[in-house]
Amino acid sequence: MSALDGLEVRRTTTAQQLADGLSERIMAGAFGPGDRLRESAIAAELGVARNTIREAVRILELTGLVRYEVNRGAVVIAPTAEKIEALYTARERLETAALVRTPRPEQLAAITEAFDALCDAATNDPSAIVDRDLAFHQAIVALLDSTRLDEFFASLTQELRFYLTVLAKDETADEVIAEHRAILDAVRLGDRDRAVAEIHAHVEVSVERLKAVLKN
Amino acid sequence: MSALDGLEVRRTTTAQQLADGLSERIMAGAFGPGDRLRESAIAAELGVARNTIREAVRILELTGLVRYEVNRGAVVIAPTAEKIEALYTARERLETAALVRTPRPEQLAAITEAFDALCDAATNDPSAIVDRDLAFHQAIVALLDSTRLDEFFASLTQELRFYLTVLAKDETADEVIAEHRAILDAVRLGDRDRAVAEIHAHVEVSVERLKAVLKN
DNA sequence: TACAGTTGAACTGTACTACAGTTGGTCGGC
DNA sequence: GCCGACCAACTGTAGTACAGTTCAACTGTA
Repeated sequence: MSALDGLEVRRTTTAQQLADGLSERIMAGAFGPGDRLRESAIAAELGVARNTIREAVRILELTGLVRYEVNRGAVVIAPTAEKIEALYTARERLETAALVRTPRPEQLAAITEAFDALCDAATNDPSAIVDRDLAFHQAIVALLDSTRLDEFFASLTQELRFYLTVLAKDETADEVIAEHRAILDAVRLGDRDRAVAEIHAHVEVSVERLKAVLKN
Repeated sequence: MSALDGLEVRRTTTAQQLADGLSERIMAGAFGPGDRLRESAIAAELGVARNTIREAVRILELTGLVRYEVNRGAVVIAPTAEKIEALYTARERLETAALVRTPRPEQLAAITEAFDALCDAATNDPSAIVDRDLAFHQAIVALLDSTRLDEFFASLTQELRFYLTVLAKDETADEVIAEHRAILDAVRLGDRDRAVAEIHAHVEVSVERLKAVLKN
């Protein structure tokens, strides 16, 4: 702790801030899936130059929330059955790989804590359920002890979180809790096969639920 | 096969082409690790506007070859012991996860083929050894049946390939072949534990070799 | 000689303008 | 109702300008 803690001159660029802001707005639903991000409009509204917006959007592209189409500019990603399946498949492989490892005590504690937070949200703050849900799985992936995989999983998570919010999945909290408790229990008991099976089931159910919502 | 096959008007932007070109040049050693990509210089040399170069470099950032530093612009990534370890750890986790799965016949064939290509390169085209080496591992990761993980692994591979070329690792081809044959044999025999152990050893050795080179 | 402070050139970040080419819709003709 | 021409909006790219930052060379001082 230095005497200069907290004193930090802005160590970021306008484009970066714009990217963060746009990301928030998109996640909040200001732009729907498939929407185009019109440069001039955004630039005018936010009072910055168009090329700055372009940079911001390129930065956004890093996080996977938008992609570029030639002569159409930036487009917000849109969920499809294939994309959702691919997403969950990757998740399932990573979590499966994580669950066959023996957790260190603090890792087990982190997972347990994540689960408790999820339970808490279920009763006290339903809007946070999705976040806590994803955080629980992030804690599982952390068992792999790989920062690169943690980051990758986080990017999958970000994408998924977007899909979940736009699809307004309204799963009953009870189900969610039950599924996650089953995973947690298996992990705590050291029953790897069951943990893996539970994750598999959890993914399967989730994908089906989402695909059902997709079809409206 | 349509009569119009191959007829495709340029479905790409200048910035994209520049990104590809720059990527090639960097991989070829035109820019070393830690080098800054000076926008005006590149723009002048290639006869394009500076903002176009900026866009190209932002696209490059997607592939992980460069990263941006505030007020210093784009900088070519540089290997450090930590980064190399993180890279190989992620690789090891992914390949381990892949090797506990039961390969389908065509997957096994693909891995075998990759190995044969590696052997061929060892005698006929030493410059291709690194590529074939990485392709072999990509074939292993393909066992996971996840396009998202395939893509992620490919990005790790790209990064690693760069480090390998700049570090000019001159491993003897014999060693490489031997290590990979050990992995292949274990896979073919369905001996998962041994396959995983071989991958682990392979990664361990590789990291140590690279770290040794890093220290000059 | 070593070191701190100053200075200036080079470069990035951002804004603004301009224009050719593309896209997507609208409108009139059939 | 379908087709093609036309038009408005927008992207991709070029070019210019300038404030703020970085970095290395230079200068003065102990």
